[in-house]
Amino acid sequence: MPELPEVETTRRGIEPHILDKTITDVVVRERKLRWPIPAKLAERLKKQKILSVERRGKYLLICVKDGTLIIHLGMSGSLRILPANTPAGAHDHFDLVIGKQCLRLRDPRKFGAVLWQAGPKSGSQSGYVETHKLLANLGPEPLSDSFDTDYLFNLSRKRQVSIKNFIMNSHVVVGVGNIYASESLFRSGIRPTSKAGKVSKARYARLVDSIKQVLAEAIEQGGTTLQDFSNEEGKPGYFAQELKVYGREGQACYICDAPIQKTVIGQRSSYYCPKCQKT
DNA sequence: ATCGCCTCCTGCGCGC
DNA sequence: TGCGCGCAGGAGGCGA
Repeated sequence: MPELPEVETTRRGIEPHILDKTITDVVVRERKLRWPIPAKLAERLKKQKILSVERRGKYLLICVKDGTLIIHLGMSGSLRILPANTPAGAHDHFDLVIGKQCLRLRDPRKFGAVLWQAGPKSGSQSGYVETHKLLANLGPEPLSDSFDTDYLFNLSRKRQVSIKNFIMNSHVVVGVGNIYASESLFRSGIRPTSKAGKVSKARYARLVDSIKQVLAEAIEQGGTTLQDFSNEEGKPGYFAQELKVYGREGQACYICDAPIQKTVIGQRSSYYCPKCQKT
């Protein structure tokens, strides 16, 4: 389910419920996710106070004194705040119990992950957790100043991959998933199949702007559903975003009326307007 | 280094 | 209604 805006919406939704609270119990119902949930996780976390709730790319980072709980939602994961005695459903794999409440991970496809990185939290950023193998080589945050035209353009030279695959590569920039890749390429008028190394600097400037805009808008709209976050049915506002091309095959382009086309790039569906995105 | 393909798993919608 | 099929928002790992 989640792309970066959904993960950020989740982070903002859970933070006020768990920040500065003490973990009273850890429940693991299904250890076998993308990687096994570490056996000693419960003893690492019990009685620990939650010092911060952060995000790096699509990873959620829950920091305690001696380390960080790393959660990835995969394609179908969601987190909710519930009364601790709420009966668990079929795909409720993991709970962080905090007194009378719990933070519950549901993930039907089990592509998500719950991991642990030992080491003290250092500074206001994620600090030590960045040494984790999965986090060590990630690209910049798309909404940060370090993600700019020069960075993306320079990195793209001589790259043969399609520009869509390029911006979806988390070593290039984190958090641009399949939907927002199509959307940002549409907004910047770039055909998703173009080779990354052949796209001009002027177009990269528009692309960087589009990525920032699309993600920022989605986060803003996700915020509108935050009040429902702790309800049983509450979920981040994924569909609140107005998608201009994604899933619109055959329908008229909002700009020029040409039918939106679908193609497959790297085994993922990609949507574009053949007139607005010529190269 | 870079690239493309494969994989994990379940649910859902569609066509017959 | 029921069934089989294809597809789904991620992304690390592998072999070439």
